[in-house]
Amino acid sequence: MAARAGVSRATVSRVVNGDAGVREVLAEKVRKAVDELGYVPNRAARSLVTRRHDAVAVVIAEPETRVFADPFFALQLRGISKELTSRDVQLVLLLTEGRDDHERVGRYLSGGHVDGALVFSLHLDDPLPGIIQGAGVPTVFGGRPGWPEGTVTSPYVDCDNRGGARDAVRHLVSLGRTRIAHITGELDQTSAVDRLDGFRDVLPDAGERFVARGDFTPAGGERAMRELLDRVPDIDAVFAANDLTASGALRVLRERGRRVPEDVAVVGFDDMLAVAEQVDPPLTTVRQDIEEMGRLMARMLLAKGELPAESVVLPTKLVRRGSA
Amino acid sequence: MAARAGVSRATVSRVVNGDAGVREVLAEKVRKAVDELGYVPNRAARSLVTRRHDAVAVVIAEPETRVFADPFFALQLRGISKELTSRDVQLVLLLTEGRDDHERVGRYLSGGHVDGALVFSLHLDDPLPGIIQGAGVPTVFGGRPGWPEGTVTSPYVDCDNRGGARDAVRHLVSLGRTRIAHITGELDQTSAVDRLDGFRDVLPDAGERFVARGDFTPAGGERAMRELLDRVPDIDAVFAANDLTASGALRVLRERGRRVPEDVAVVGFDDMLAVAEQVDPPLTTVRQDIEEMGRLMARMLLAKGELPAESVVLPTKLVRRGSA
DNA sequence: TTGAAAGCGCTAACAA
DNA sequence: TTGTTAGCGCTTTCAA
Repeated sequence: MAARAGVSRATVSRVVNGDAGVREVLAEKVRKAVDELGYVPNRAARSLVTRRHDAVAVVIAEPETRVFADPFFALQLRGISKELTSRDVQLVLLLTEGRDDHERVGRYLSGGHVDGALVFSLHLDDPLPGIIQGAGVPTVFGGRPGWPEGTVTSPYVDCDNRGGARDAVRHLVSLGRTRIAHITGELDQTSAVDRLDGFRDVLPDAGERFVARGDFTPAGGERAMRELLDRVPDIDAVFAANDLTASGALRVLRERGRRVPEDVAVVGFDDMLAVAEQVDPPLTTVRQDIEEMGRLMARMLLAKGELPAESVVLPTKLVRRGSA
Repeated sequence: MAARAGVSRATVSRVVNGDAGVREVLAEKVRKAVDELGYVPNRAARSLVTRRHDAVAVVIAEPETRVFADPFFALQLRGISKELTSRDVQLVLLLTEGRDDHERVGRYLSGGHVDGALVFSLHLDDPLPGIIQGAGVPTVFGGRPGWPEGTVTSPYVDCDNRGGARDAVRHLVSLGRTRIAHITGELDQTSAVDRLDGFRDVLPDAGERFVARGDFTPAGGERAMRELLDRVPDIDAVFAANDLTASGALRVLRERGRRVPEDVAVVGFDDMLAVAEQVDPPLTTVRQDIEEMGRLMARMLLAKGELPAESVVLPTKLVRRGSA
């Protein structure tokens, strides 16, 4: 390679890495040789000396397959992938299967095989965040970890779940609705808790019977909607914890002969287009830019050290469609 | 490390890699030192000399987010992840976004950063398989690639889509059904084509009006079911290309007042438990062991060279529940 | 059975 | 601005 370009290996290295201080004539020669030989630097050799890996672990801690199947993850992963790709950083995927795996992941991260970790840990009692903190790897969490404020020092990226929920409920209020219910998400996840809190912020006096527990799935939405209709037959609005839940609720409302939005107005959360635009009527919902959250996580991780990384909470936006 | 155990680096290396020919006394000393020091071998240094990477790329070529969100992928990825983890091989995830990315992936794979690739390319006209063949990396495909027989030399792992479909339709026939329809999957994927072929194997005389095009989604299933009922009101059975499609079909059947299975029997495909067991009535469906397919892909890839790797088609099994 | 020594391909410090 | 050199941490001959 160096021979082909008629320069030293050091110069090749400088050109390949875009270091300044190489005469354009030489640089051009090197680039030509690179092209001709299809030269690709050996990551291992580079890593050995730079002590960087140009690799980031994405840890998805989820015993249940269902969650991985949530379009939510897919989108976030897309965002991460795009950002990493553009910086030529490898995405090493770590899926965990129950508690035993946590230790394994901890070991892996401590092992110094990656430059950092992007961690999705959905459940409030998950020990993984703690283990990862202990591993001493730069980490950014996806979604606010369910730990007491201050315990976790790594930053997270989340959307304003509580504020978004408030917007949704306020919108229903502004429509003149007075018997507004909420179908929660899986309440061992902070996003579900935060959305419930937002609901309560606006309607502190809503009774318990206006809140039904869901689990972020359409089936959960159906179940909860039935409960609500049984408990409060004259309900006139529902704020669902996410779009999938809302889609289930819509189905039950139709089945029970309630018109949407005339009889019951429905608002979702996420603005998952594949759901929100497909249901009938199209869903009024709270949009969060999921892919951007993924991107941002990657950017923060790779920028760490340069900037003291604070957690970021992205704004949401109410998107009006037919359902409310 | 070597100092701590009082042996040479060479001996440490032998113990860590499980090479034979080290006295147990020494081996024990080394293991003790490893534990105490929390020693983890440096992958880069190892890779530099062994010219292996202990890393495998998983390439998911899918412009649409939807497909990644399919539980199908999640399960297969789980299987892959388990197998790789147990062998201490890294899973490097490569997501592609449209055609431009294909070249990038090709370059990456040619670059010799991984020991092999597991590739999911869903669409018949996808250029990616060709590019990957050219990259000269050991590859195993997930699902039969939509290329003329013999063009692609890398093996694939798939389930017996055609045979499974035949079983499903034969089951409906054995139930005495005579007006059996099929809702297809996305027909630019081989799995959808094969299942349609299986349907036609058993019912070569079924007219075109008994076949409605779906796309593997519940919404597609609903649409197709409506079409079918409009075209053939006295239909008495439906074989849906997958469980999600079947769930959509069930919804429409209920909406139109058809009883399942009394009026219309329904069979799905996949045995996605989250769907098949949840719908009402529970779905009779064709089971494929998706996670095992993922496992097998990884195993084949890592065994290549040792065995001449032939493609593997796993058997399916009809699972009877309430819908047929 | 063990150790000494070479060297994998690269970058970074230093010298020219 | 460029080249020379040392060395990253491991495995793998080869010799003892």
